[in-house]
Amino acid sequence: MGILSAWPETLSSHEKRVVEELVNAQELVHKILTSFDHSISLLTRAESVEVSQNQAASDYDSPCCKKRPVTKEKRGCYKRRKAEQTRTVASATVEDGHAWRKYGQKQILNSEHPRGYFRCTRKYDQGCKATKQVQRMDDGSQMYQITYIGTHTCRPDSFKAPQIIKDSESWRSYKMLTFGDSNIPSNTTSVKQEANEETTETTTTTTSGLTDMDSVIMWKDILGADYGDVVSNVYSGTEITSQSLELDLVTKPVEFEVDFEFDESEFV
DNA sequence: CCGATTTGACCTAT
DNA sequence: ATAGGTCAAATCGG
Repeated sequence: MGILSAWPETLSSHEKRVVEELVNAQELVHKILTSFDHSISLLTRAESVEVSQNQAASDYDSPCCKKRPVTKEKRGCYKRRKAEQTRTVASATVEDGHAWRKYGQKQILNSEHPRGYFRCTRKYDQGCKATKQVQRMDDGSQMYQITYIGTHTCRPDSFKAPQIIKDSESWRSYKMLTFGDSNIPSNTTSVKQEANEETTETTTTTTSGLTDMDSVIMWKDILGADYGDVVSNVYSGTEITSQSLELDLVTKPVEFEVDFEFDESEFV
């Protein structure tokens, strides 16, 4: 791709090797992302069947309190849902790129941790019906069980990954899976973080729009323990290690990002 | 000042 | 009766 096509004659052999390794890394990432997308598209297909079935039997959109006047407005008025339009994920982070506003918290029977209730911040200005429930898991794993109810009808407008990555299922699921060690102490704090991401273009960004943190964490996590097998397979016969690769990439984030673009049409 | 969070009350489903 | 989902007043914080 870009790096190879612009191969300068003046590069030292060491520099050439660095570039080669970067290209190899790029191919690795491509494979990983492709694998992610295929897996997720399979899951999504199965899920969408369930959702449509649920929607058919759902009266979720009807006003709450069917035994009461439609004109609301009694406190706590709601209709308890079953499984319609819900999906539950276990995640190390509550971060998902959407802005949520907490509207309640409950202590749940036989659960160590309270459950937080969140609605989309666009509920009123865009009529977005998405809500989610977040509860720390009781297994001491620092993981959160997050139940998403309904789908976002608002348009997300501030997630600052570059468009080609931003729109990728791989990127979304990657964010979901890997930003876990931010050590979020409570859902109160985390909501605030989500709001910040939504309304401000906070942390320092590189030319591609990825944060520096994004670049570092991405490579560290992708090439780390979780993908150790992939790395060892792809790089068998070379001296490269995930750690050295990470260092190279951290010191040269821009070079990497310029060539990180890939044709998403291959993923359809 | 205004939007977000906290928290107890309120309400429904089971 | 009670567990759990939602509301909204009080409070917080930028």
